[in-house]
This record gives sequence, C-alpha cells and structure tokens, in this order.
Amino acid sequence: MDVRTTILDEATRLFAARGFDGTSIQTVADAVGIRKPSLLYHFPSKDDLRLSVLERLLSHWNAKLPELLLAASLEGKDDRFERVMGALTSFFLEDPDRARLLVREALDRPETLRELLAKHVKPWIGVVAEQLEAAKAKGLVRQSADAEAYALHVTHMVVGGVAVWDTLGAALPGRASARRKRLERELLRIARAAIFAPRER
Amino acid sequence: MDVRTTILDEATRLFAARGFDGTSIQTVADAVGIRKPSLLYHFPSKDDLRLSVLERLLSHWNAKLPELLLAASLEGKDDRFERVMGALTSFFLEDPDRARLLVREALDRPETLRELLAKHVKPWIGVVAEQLEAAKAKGLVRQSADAEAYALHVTHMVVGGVAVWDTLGAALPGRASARRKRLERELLRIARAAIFAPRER
DNA sequence: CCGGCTGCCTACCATCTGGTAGACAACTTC
DNA sequence: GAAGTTGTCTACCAGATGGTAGGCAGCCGG
Repeated sequence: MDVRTTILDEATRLFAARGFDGTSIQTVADAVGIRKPSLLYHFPSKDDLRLSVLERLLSHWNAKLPELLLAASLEGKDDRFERVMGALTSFFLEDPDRARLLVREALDRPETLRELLAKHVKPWIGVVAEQLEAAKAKGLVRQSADAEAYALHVTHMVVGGVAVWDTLGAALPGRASARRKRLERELLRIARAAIFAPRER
Repeated sequence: MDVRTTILDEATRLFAARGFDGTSIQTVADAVGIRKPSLLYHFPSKDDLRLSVLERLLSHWNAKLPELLLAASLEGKDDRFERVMGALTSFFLEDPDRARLLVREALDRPETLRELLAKHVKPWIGVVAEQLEAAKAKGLVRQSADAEAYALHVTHMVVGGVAVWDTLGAALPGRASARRKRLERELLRIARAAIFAPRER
C-alpha cells in the first residue's frame, strides 16, 4: 500500500486511541516502519498530519452523505427512519476511531470543530429538521419535538455513543458483544419512541 | 485558599480543557502562581496529580449520589423523573469540566474508567432499572424499554452532552445561551418520551 | 549518460518534559 | 533556644519531542 496512506491509517488509529498530544510522530513512524524524518517528508509537520487525518475522515463522510440523504428523501416508505439511522450508525460502527477522533476534536479544539459543524453538519441537520416538520404537519411526529435539537441529540448519541461504547458497557452485565447489541437496540428504540407520535388506540 | 486545593482546581480546569497529555505541570504551576518543584512537593508526580483530580471529582459525585437516590425513592410523586434528571444534569452543568474530564478519561484510559463505572455507577444503574421495571409492571413505562440500557444512554446523553454542549450547539441557529436551553429542554423531552408509555386516549 | 527528482536515511539541534538535590526561611515543638 | 517540620525556592538533569541539514540510492526524461 501507499506509504502516505499507511501513515494516515496508523496516525488515525493512534490519535483516536491516545489522542494527538499523547502520540509522538516517533510512535507513528515506528508503527509504519519508517524513520521519523521520512514521515516528516510526507507531512511537513505534526499539525499537518493531524489536519490530513481529519480531512480524510471528513471526505469519507462527505462521500457517504449523499447516500444518507437519498435514503432520507425516498418518501412513502415506512422504513425511512431505520435507513437513515442505519446509515449513520453503520458509518461510525464500521470504524469507531472516526467517532473517537471527532469527540476528541470537540474537546481539544472546540473552535475548529464548531466551524466544521457549522459548515458540514448544520445544513444537513436543517434538511432532516425540514422532513420532521413535514411529518409533524401530518401528525406522524410529536408536536412537542424540537426537530433541529432532536436531530443533533440523536447524532450525538450515535457519535458519542460509539466513541465510548465499550467503556460504557462496563456498567452492563453480560459479554461485551451482547452488551453492545443491547445498547445499539435501545439507542434505536429511544430515538424512535422520542420522535414518533403515539398511535391512537 | 489552600494551595493544594488551588492546584487541584487549576489542574481540573486545564486537564478538562486541554487534556492530561496536553497540559504540562509547568503550565499548572504557572496558573497557580508557584514554581514547578513546589507543585511536585504537594503531588509527587504528574500521574499522582491526575489521580487526585479524578478522586476529588468522584468524591463530589458520591456525596451527591444519596441526594439523587433520595429524589428517586420518594414514591407517589409525579415529578420523580424530573427531579432525578434535574439532579443529574445540574451536577454536570454546574461545572462542565466534570463531564469533559470523564469523557476524556473514557477515551484515554478505557480500562481504568471501566473499573470505575463497574464499581461506582453499575449498582446505581441497577437501582434505577429496578424502579423502571416496577413502573413497567404498572403500565407506566413502555414494555419495549430495556431499563438498564436506557439508564446508561440517558446518563451518557447528559454527561457526553454537557461535555460538548457548546461545540455541538454550533449546528444550531441563535445565541449560545438560547441554544443550550433548547438542547437541554429537548434532551429532557427525549428522555421522557422514550420511557413513559403513551397515555390511552 | 547525466541532471534532477523522489523517497528514505543518519546525524544533529533547540526546546520542553517530568523529576531530583539541596539551600533556605518560617513556624512549631520540646 | 535547639531541633525538627513544612513549604517554597534555585539549579540542575536525562530523556523525549518536533523539526532541520544534508547525504545517498534509484529512477526517469532529454
């Protein structure tokens, strides 16, 4: 594989696990199997590496976004909600490092991530909120729901959840895989129950 | 004020803001207004300082816990749910650094926090779950809810939420304080709507 | 075949890091 | 008033850190 890509892979893994400040470029170089100056040849500075890692994560996300929006825009089907949630959760569960990296960035560089959210996430939240408002008008969605805030909370539940999934599960009995399944199912249930208007009966 | 306490205060603030690895003891000493060796006189090593900060946070929490449980155990009142949620959120909103510190610890030292959760949080989750199961039997709580997983998710929503509150809000329009209020209200609504069985009508 | 580019290397450097040694002053205790 | 004890300091240290200088092998187009 391309050395540059390998560096990005290892850096992503290590930054997600130990944080940016907790990872020296020496450690990354060792993990890749090259010397430190060789790494610095590909990425002029440590901060450059950090930005590249983040950028790659975002471009991945931006590539998946249309698919997600497509799932959301297919009207008439009952499982729209499931598909959007599925797309969101699978993207992060597929590689929890993505979630961990985002949470770390939110803590370490709030201003940076704020801009990033405003640019890449805010408009999408708007789209979802619009759809929810439309569903509200049809009586499918609870009147009391704050569509935008709801969308944000659910996003956070997934991203933040996946980031600390394994750690969080320690407060639950049973084996690790079973606990994760439980948390995943309950997350979906909460998101569902909180937004759909209760059926008349 | 006691120097030791001042050191713990500043260390808490800085660790929460920049992380443990991102904060040198020199920085903490500067913030306190003493020299580095003076700090190391009170806390023999940096890791010692970290543990002391964490310990103080936990002892605060353990002091508040009975109050929280008391609120939960007063049966018959309708606002039990509100009071438990209020106790939980106010504890972290009162000083968001607590939340940030816990999230950081979850990311940086998963094993440590796992033990900690198993010891200090797991039993309490059990208590809440019990109460929810009892309410389930009375038909007040949704049958489909996974009481333990629900309690964990709500706890995570609060702790993780408060930790990234301000950053997260960037995807919402309006002023910072208004956004926080919205998120807070919607968080409560989600938690409520997800657990209580819909009224017959 | 030769000049330049690419990619990796060794050797080095200034700075920062966590931590130690030991002097010194103020206070307490016998 | 002598003998600790406590808390702060200056001076120092070994190792790690991010980063630079420059050599060198291979390759590629003219």
